[in-house]
Amino acid sequence: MSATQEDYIKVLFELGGKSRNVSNKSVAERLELSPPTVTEMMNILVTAGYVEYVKYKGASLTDSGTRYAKHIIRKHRLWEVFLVEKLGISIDAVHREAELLEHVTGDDVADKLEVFLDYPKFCPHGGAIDFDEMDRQETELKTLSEVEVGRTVKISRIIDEEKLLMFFKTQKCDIGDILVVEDVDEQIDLITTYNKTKDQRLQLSLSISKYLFVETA
Amino acid sequence: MSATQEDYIKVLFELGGKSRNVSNKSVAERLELSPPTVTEMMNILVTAGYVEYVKYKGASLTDSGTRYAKHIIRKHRLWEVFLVEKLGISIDAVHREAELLEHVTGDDVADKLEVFLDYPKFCPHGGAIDFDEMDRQETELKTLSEVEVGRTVKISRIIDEEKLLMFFKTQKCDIGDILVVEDVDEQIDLITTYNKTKDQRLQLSLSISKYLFVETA
DNA sequence: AACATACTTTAGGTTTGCCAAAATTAATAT
DNA sequence: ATATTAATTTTGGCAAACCTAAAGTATGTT
Ligand SMILES: [Mn+2]
Ligand SMILES: [Mn+2]
Ligand SMILES: [Mn+2]
Ligand SMILES: [Mn+2]
Repeated sequence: MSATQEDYIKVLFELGGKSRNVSNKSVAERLELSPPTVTEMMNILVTAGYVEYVKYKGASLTDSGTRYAKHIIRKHRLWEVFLVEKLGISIDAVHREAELLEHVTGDDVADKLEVFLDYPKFCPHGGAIDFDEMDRQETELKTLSEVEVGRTVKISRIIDEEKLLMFFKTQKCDIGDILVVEDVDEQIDLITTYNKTKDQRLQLSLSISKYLFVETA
Repeated sequence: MSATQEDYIKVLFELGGKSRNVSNKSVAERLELSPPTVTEMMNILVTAGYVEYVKYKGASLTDSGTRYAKHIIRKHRLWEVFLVEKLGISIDAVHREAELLEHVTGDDVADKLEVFLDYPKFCPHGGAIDFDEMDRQETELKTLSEVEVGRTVKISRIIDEEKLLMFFKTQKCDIGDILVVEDVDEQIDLITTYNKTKDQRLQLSLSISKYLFVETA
């Protein structure tokens, strides 16, 4: 599989392709490609046995595809841990680097890297490295936007997209922080929370809060 | 520049393209490509400003091309040090991995990696990491095949090609070993040396000895 | 039931990096 | 000077990933 194809598989996984049917449009948006390009690639990935595709309905991952995606994601996250913890590169810069490293890392290197890093459980953005824990995160985590007013939650994971990471860097807000959801205003697209850990108010748009994964604290 | 193009530039450098004109055939052999493919790429690299090309005579690197090659080679060697020293991967396996990693390593990552590794001077095969030391090696090192009978030399560098590394692994023979050249027989393609460091006789074909770089001990 | 709209697919085309076969050139030997 | 040989270049073609424009489909609205 080419690096290109691995990125498609990964996006399918990240968009829930293990269970749902993922639309070509969403894949195209994520990878910044045109929809026809995605259609074409889906057919290739079907032939390769990683994807099931229903015309006009979208793609889902086969077991083989899901396993493959997890392997790449594991490598991605191991590199992120290395880059942050050993090289001291900032948390918002590592994603771009890992996005390339993940495709040129043999299984043996990944395994030895994991040992060297002393079996980290999560990447710097809170993503699980262990396969089972990946599954658990997918079922048990919800986005901050889905939390009812009044609930107290813990920030478990930030989707690592460049812009978001910059936002969370400027706002003082980290993985593990405890938030109380004080108000959700769909009209003005705003969610108001109180960050207990940092002892300060945190307001953010609902659209951004969709990329913040939390679990009941 | 694509990874492909970076590999061409690197091969030109390794084949002496800083000073000599390198033939398309030798590049084609090294990269396991057809000669027409190389001709084609040379024209592209001329346009990009990295190569000067004289039809039917071969390619040489411009200053810009030389600098570029050194940057890639530095990254390659830094990764090799990391893979051997930190992950414990064997010396004959790291080359293949570094061959890919070198193309996806930002300058910042390379710099931080160098700090993390505490400024190593050489890769596991004896290749210099510092630009000036690369130049020194190129001018001062000669191949074992060029040494006169009776001379005592130190193994400074092994060209990292898969097959050779395997050979030097089975023979007990490492960077830094002191060799005395006892006999050179061009007829039967054999060079006989005595490895002072390991206190044992070492015989190898002249063709292989062309890939062993030494300096007067 | 007909329409509008949003998404998907098809069709045709580009670029990069590769190839084999044939033609050309340079260098060497006679 | 001519012939042979080896390397190089030209030519024509292919596959992977991308694109735009146009045609087709599904779905919800009136
Ligand atoms: Mn990637
Ligand atoms: Mn991450
Ligand atoms: Mn390479
Ligand atoms: Mn090396």
